[in-house]
Amino acid sequence: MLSRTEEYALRAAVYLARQYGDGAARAKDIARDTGVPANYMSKILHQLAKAGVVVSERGRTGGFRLAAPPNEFFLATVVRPFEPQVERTRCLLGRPECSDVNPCGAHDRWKVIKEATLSFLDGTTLADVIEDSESDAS
Amino acid sequence: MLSRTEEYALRAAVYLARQYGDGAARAKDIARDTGVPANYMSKILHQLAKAGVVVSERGRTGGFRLAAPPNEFFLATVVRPFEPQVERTRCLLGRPECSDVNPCGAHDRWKVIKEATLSFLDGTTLADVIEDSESDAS
DNA sequence: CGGTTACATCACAAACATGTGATGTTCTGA
DNA sequence: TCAGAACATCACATGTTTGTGATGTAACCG
Repeated sequence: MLSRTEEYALRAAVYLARQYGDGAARAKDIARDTGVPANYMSKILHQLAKAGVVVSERGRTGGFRLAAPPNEFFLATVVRPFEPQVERTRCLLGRPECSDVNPCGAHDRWKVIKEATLSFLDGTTLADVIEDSESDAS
Repeated sequence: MLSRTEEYALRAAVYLARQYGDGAARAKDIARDTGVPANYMSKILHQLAKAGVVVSERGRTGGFRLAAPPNEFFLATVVRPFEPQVERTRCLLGRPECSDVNPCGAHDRWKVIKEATLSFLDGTTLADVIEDSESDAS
């Protein structure tokens, strides 16, 4: 459902959300702890920095930190920079036009899934995700 | 959400469901009418034949036809032969274990989407899709 | 029976996603 | 100030998906 790269970005963001306020984390450590190839994670973190989700600091005490508190970032914000360019609005059955007023035979059923996905990404913050997992670990 | 190839398979199956009982359709025509490259569609149809969704007939009057009435095929059956091998059960946050009893922070919210998708694919037949679109065109 | 029409199959190419390795650049702190 | 540690960047390798072209093979029909 999400590409590998999108997943990796999410893992990194959740990782940084978990240790928000605890200083910067090194790319190498994030990569190790999330099970992502180190150099690949570097590139992902760099893109997240360009997108304003994280900030990077160079030098001996450098690393990455979340650019704002976890409750200010929706998952959509984290994932969007890595989405492929294909239009999410393409008709499943290949019709040139397919909308609520002029739907293909699968439109309504398919729409349920698209909307569930959007509501997950646009309605969930990093804080939601780490709270859930922490209430869980207690 | 679905790969391109899975979509193409669905388009072909829906196309053949629409003209079920009207004889075989040629691969070239299916490709043209669904907007899929002809040779690529050929391979997809061949795999659908191997999966038992369609039957092929060679020779001058040959082509493809659905192997049974449209109401006997769920979309899952059409799409499954083309699904990538990646495990659908992988944890979104990369945890080694992630289940209902030991969930990651995103598990429950993510599960909603996975189940909506499964219920769409496993609960919708080709007949459902073409009926919808025909009641619509009337 | 032979040619045409269709599917079947093989070989390959382009595009993209994913991953690896090496090198440059900036900052910190002794 | 300078060496080391960290991010930044470049170049490239690999694998998969998607797409193209050519050729083989079976069936129909005149």
